[in-house]
Amino acid sequence: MSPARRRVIPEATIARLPVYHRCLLQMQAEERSKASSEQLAEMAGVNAAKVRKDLSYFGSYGTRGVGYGVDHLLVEIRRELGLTHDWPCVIVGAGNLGSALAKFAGFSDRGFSVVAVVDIDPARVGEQVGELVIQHEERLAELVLEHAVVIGIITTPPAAAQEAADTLTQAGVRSILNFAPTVLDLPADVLVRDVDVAVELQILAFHEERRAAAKASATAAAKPATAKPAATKPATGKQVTAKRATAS
Amino acid sequence: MSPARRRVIPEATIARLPVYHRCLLQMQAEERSKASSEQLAEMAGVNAAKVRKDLSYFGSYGTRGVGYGVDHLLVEIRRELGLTHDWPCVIVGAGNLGSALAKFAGFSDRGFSVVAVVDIDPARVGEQVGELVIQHEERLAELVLEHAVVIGIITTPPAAAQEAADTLTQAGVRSILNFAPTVLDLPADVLVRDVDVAVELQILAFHEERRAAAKASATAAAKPATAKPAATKPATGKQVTAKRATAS
DNA sequence: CAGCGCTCGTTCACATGTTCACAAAGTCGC
DNA sequence: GCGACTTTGTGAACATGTGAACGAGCGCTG
Repeated sequence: MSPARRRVIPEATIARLPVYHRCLLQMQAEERSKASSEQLAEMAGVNAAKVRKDLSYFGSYGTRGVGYGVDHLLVEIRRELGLTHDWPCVIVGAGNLGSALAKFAGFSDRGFSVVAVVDIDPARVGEQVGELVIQHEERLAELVLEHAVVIGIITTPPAAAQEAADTLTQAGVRSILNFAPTVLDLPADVLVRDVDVAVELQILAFHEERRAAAKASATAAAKPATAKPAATKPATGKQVTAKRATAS
Repeated sequence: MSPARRRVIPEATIARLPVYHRCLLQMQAEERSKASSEQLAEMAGVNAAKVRKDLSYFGSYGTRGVGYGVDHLLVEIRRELGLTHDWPCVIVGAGNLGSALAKFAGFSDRGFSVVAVVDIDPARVGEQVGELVIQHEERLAELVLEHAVVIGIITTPPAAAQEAADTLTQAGVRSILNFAPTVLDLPADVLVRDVDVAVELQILAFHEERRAAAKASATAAAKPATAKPAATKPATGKQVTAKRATAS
């Protein structure tokens, strides 16, 4: 209840907010007006207590005995996430990924609009990508200022990423989504989120590798009669419990 | 040193291994034979103690007073991550993102080879994407078995993702990289990693929103003479590099 | 309008992850 | 060889995040 408490919101909670938001949108589309923490939890693939705690950080408006009002909660979350206004973004690097993101319309409905795409290759300048025309990377700083860009999306090869990030930062951008497989070195007040597909694949590979090793050693150890078939714990982290196989 | 200890490796450590791997590759390219935890930490953007602890989970392959042998460490990490052999992947959904990933060669050098791309749209079947030809999604299960696919990459629209995941799972795939903005409901032994660009953008937006709010309230509170100009703490002082966050 | 059942919000114990600090263990110069 | 110096490996404090349990408040019903 203390207003001071609401100031500090855990990172983990923040990362879940967009998921709740998505679930609530779906509920709204299904014309459901109320949602219990239990229902929301199942849809979001998390624990119900976590949902309640997450929402309580914002002084949330649930009704005991009833649940949360879908519309109301949506408004609250949308405001917290700043989805009420527009977020101009710029994409640096018009390769496969950059182009795909530029064409993809899935963000615009949440207020993220790509206002420019730049590339360093002069041969690509002028090319049409979605509704935009590729511009030269020289103009990056200029474009940032012109469109009041807030979020920079880096999809260059790793070698070019740092320079792109520096240019963005100097032009005033403080939020960067980095797809390049490099660690960017930037001032402390710049928030970087890394998305690296290769890293994700390697994490999956690690677990596969472990699984194979566990199975192999289990088979090897299976010569005594008392083998432990289910003893190899899956070591899931955030994994959903497969409690319901709602195939129907 | 106890062998039992090495069994349990924290998720967070696993997620950093690929980053270390990447840094070591770069060091190797620069002909450096030794790396201290300090150097590795700086390059990877983390704490030196964390590097040492992470690496120690796999055994002590450093030399006190000297550091880690780059080549040796690379071999160890590569083995842990299972990068010594090939990981056949399949991409479900040949939209913008799916196509971009299929064309992108950045994974193949780490053992991840895309062996097939499928799409549900008959009009797209037969189309060339990179070195592959798009096949119909009907053949998905068949292709998984044929190529012994281990990792499934879902790049379909959200509505189609669950079905794709089910098909993959029934065909024996236990590792899924999901780009679709949906929570997949799968058996507990299937490991899913979600990559959602919209979520990442919303997280950035949240922090931007907070920043703006902090600045606004600081300005509002500046009407008394004793305004605190540097009181809006973006991050605590000694932090030099940008605040870093990797996707889940 | 009182009791009852439902569900939120909060508290507490536990698990996971990070950072510090330092002894152990090695190298290098002499 | 020996002592000084460097850097690892790890135990222990600290911070963050999770999950279970439960009291408090709300609506429904008789």
